[in-house]
Amino acid sequence: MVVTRFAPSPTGYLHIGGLRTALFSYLWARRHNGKFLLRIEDTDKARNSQEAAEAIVNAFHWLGLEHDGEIIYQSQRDEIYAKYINQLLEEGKAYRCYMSKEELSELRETQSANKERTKYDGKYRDFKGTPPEGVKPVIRIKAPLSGDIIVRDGVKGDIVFRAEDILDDFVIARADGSPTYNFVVAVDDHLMGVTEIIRGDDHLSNTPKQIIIYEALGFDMPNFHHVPMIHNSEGKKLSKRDGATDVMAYKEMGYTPEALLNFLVRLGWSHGDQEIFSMDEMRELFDPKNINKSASIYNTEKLDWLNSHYIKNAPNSELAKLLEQYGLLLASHDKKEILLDAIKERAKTLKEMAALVYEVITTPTYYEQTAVEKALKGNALEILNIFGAKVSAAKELHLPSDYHHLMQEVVDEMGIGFGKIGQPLRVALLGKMSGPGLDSVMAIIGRDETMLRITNAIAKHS
RNA sequence: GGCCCCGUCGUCUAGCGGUAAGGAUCCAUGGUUUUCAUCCAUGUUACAGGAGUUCGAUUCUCCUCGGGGUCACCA
Repeated sequence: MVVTRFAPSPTGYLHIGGLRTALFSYLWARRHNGKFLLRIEDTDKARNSQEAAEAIVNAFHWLGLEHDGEIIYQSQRDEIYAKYINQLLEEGKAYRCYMSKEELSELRETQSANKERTKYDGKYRDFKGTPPEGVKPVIRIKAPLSGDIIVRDGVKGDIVFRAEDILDDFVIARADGSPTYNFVVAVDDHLMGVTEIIRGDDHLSNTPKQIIIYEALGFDMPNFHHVPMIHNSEGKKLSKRDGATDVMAYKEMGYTPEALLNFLVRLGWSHGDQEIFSMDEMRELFDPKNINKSASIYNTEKLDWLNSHYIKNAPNSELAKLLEQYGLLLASHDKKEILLDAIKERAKTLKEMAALVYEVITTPTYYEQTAVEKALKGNALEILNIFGAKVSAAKELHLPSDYHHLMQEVVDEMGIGFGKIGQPLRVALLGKMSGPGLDSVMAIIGRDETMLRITNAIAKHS
């Protein structure tokens, strides 16, 4: 059974980097019919954990990701951690250290003055005497003083750390008794049955410490996969200052879950030359062994392309539903098929799409100056008049082709090019020089509204 | 600074000793379109540098340079 987990600390929302590792973990679990668990790492700041969990679950829900089982909150597991701390104490694998904070920082100052690595000197490692008065002890683990710790990483390969380079007897429980991060991570991952740890490679240097804890407690080692960071355009770790890092902001900007997930799965991972992945394909094909070793820069050009791709290929019924968040209730619109077909190919985001819909269905009150100057000159108003007469006289007007025939008639009868009628008509109908096909626009708004817009334009520009 | 990771077009990436170094995006040009967008063509741009190993290195090794991460009684 493959068990993965996503273990964010409660920052209040789900960000892009977290989402990517969550996605990888989710996909790998689903591929193996395993479990994808969620744990909130709130040992220190319990205050926002509930909201944070909700924000994450909300974002998961929007994206169609589901975690399995109950959410684990580290803040509620003190007794469990205490039990394992005591076990290590009893087995002599951990000990109480009475070094005061002052003494410790003095030690570090001397060490760095001597250009030595700053580390705890093991003063209380084998202490047998009477503890000093007035110092509440921390608990330190007896870490190996020499030898190698090898992290077998599924992405980076075997990484060798020398104990004397990186280790000391690090603290596993603070003076107030609360356990520290590396300790609870190891304990929880084991207790939750996690077999594959997929996380950012900023955790790589924590891994040896966690391995020490696994070994001290006699736990089976999971498989590690450290995925490279996502960098901003400056090449630094992506952070909140880099704009839209809140996943839900992408919903507001009009991105679809498919596009965002597809974008993220291809950031640092690949399957040959394939660019488009449905959710099913991702679940079928994702494998952490194909994760890139190097960091990737966050650049949303491709996200825009993917988003327009998914919009273009979405069924209209689904688009109508998605546009509801912008206050557009298209479900009952009798011309919604023509409308959505006409605009889905010209929008990068749902938000843009909504704006385009408004542009079509709203009677223009404003005409762009340059458009008026370019298109409503010469006999343009006369042409509009002739076309308007045909519209109002026509028997059946429903389809775009019905309107197209009328335009064709004017063109033929007057011996003019299509542009001679198209441009003025476009300005009359939309107030600007660009937009969807005119025959579609007229079919969508219908005969009366078409007439209204034509007469408005003529009246205003005569 | 110590330790660790990384280094192919601007960006995302394919490559796994022999390739004209491929795809995607972006950008540019042309075509289609009454317009814009879409779409379709075409084009510009990359193996950080230097030593080895080898008949042959983008691929293996070492060094240099560059970038990043991490060094808490934070997570």
